[in-house]
Amino acid sequence: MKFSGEFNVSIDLKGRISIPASIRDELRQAYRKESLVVTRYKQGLVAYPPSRWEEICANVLAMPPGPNREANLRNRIAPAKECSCNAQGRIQVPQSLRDHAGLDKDVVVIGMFEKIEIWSRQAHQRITGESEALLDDDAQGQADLGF
Amino acid sequence: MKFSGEFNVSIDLKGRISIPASIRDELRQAYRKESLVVTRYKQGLVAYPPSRWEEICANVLAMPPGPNREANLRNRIAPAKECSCNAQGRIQVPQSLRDHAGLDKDVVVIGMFEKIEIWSRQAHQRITGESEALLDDDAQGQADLGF
DNA sequence: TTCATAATTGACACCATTTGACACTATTTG
DNA sequence: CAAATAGTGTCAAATGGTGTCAATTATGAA
Repeated sequence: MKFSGEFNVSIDLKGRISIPASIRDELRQAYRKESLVVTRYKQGLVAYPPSRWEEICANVLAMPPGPNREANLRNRIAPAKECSCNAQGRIQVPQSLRDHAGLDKDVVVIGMFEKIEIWSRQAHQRITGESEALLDDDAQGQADLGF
Repeated sequence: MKFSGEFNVSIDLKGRISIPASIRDELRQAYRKESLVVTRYKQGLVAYPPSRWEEICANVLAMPPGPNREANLRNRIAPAKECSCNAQGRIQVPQSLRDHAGLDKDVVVIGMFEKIEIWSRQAHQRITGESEALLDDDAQGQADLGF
């Protein structure tokens, strides 16, 4: 099984994010480690199991020098931090990442198969709104998919 | 382990930049010296452990005479200054370098494996904004990397 | 539905790190 | 030389992070 589900969770007063039990179960069973590598992604954050992150890291480091490699290093690889779940199932995310995503109290955690996304409630509403508009404008595509 | 992480730090009223404890730990453990050679880099600054800087220096000095060697000497080697961390973990960066990077109060320090980048908050936002656009426009490339 | 159990959240004490401040010294400038 | 500016050392306050406990909320079984 892969990560799935959308969860409204909260951040405690020291910046720790609760990770839903179902996601922690998946981490433990499929990846043997209750920890996540968290990094920037658009106006929010993404998180990967550490073993998966290693692969991504290796792929980026193997890229030929150039602006694309630079961009991945600066925006994704460098800011990444491995965060372990504590006894309450919370992870401490670095302040610079919380600032980037505008996280303060109400947070949305989304299981997206191979990865996990983390958004502020506001940013989440904004992006789901935009995504919805995209789908509305493509009725044919939606029908083709079977929706 | 290599340098990593993105940190929002501040400059004191005499121009000293706080270096995050995790970066100082890495300097101490892997390089045996809590000091950094800082120099110009694009619209910001880069810093290397002194031992690493020696190697770079030697490489540049070994270049055949020509505009490229001149440029490296003028823009990178010459302005470089070794800065040691003081008791509070701050480094004093020369004024000419601070001016070059437009550093005044809010600064971003980024661990980038072998090197450390230092940007003003504004310059950093500009750079990451541009980089993010580059990544967004190449969804296929990002997917191929495993993101 | 009701109870038992698990999950999530809020809170606090403690420790580490970062920051602002100030006095003092050195260096530069007129 | 004297004044202004820049840099150094140090202290103490403020902020941020960790571990832990307990209250609250959600979930599932009888």
